[in-house]
Amino acid sequence: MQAKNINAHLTEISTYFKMAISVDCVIFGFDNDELKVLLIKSDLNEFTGKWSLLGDIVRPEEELNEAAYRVLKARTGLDHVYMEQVQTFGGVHRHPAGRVITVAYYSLVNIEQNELKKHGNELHWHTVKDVTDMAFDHREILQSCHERLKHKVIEQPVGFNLLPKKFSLRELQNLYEAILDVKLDRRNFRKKFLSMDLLVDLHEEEDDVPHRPARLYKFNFEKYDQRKKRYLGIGF
Amino acid sequence: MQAKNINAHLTEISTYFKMAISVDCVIFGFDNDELKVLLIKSDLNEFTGKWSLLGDIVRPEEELNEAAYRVLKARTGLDHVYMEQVQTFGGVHRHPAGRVITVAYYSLVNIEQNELKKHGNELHWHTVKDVTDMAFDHREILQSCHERLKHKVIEQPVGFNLLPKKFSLRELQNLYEAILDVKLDRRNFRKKFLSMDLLVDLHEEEDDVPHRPARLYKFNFEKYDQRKKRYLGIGF
DNA sequence: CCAAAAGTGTTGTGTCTACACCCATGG
DNA sequence: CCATGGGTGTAGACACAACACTTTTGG
Repeated sequence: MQAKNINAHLTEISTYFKMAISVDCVIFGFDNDELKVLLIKSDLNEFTGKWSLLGDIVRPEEELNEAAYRVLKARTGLDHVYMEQVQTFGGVHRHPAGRVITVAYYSLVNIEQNELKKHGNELHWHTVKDVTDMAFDHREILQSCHERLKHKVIEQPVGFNLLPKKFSLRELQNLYEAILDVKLDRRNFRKKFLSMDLLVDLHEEEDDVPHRPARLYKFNFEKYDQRKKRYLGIGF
Repeated sequence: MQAKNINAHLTEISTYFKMAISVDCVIFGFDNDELKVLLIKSDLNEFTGKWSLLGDIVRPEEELNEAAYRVLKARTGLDHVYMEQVQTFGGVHRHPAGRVITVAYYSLVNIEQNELKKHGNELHWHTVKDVTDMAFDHREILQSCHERLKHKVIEQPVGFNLLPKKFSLRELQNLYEAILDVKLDRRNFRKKFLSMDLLVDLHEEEDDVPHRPARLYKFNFEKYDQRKKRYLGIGF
């Protein structure tokens, strides 16, 4: 903005007091070989029975991502989680209470090490593929975040945030298949990841499985960070 | 947002009346083999002499992209231009007049067929690489949009919006080199684009050049749209 | 010994990179 | 005839896709 002095701005700003800003969090998890999203039952009358993303109004002295982290922490207790801003939705009538423009974030959490703070609210992990109708424009927001995640996950190693620290290659492949909604060739997948030389063989194995146990790995974030990013190519 | 009834929302919204939403447009052009951006001299006292993006407050009954198109049209007279939302910047003190959260868009225009509406304001095309200090957080916004454009241009044929309808392969290569800030091999570049079979040879040639004239092409958008998008690969 | 998933290589196909010379035009 | 950029092909390296059998464990 420019071409106005500050007083003109102040006048203009108070004219537009009917708007509010919110953040909405698409919290992704991975469980049972499926991509999940954490939703809550809406308790607006307009949307009774529908599921809603977790969100809140942005406070006056609060950064946008602070607001998103606050929402996330309030519901999951988690902090220091991977989070990325995706898109802002400003449909004039998207919120029945007035003009509420919302900034959408997605975050990636490990469901297993996660204690939900349910507060009596109905908070549930839903399989992303099965979510149909949602409150507000939240289905559009969810899809938009899922698309962004699909792109991100083939460009950077963010998917590991959805897995436990120790994981098998099978779990990793299932994760990619769930996010991208494709089937991948097992040998080629393993070859690709092992050849990147970023997985650390922990010399441990799965436990309590009714078949041959798989080796467990962890991702070497330090090594990845030190590498020069080569753009114009795919796969990290 | 959820877990509140509408009255609670209304109360909350009026509590936060000090916020305003703006849009800021990063208008890219291509001229003289350089990526350009359209900037205006800021006339806020805090930023005298600094350059600023084109932006404005979002009106109460206006969609975000409508606001962005309005700003664009007011300055360039152009409509029906490629435009994409990039990111929302909500730093608490990013605007001296108060809390102004801004949604950043970039758009791609053809400088040649473009008549600026200068209105006495100082409006100029700047070489992106040479822009240093700007008003507000506009340099960060510019960089963010440039990054997004870099990704976009290797995934989808948006770059053609910066060129005249008829262009030579050299111009196209210069465009990619300017946007990505890399040097590309001429023969490989030509091979790649010609093999996509999306450039239409117009059987015309450049004029008024002091050397052998190049063939002119146009991009076949119809053919591109009809093709199935194959993901997980680069280059359209 | 049976079921279930882990682990493992090769071959063909296509894509990317590197690289040097002749051609057409204007001046 | 000179300067300037236009136009062209090939060979090696690399990445990706397709594909089947043996191994290990628990029950």
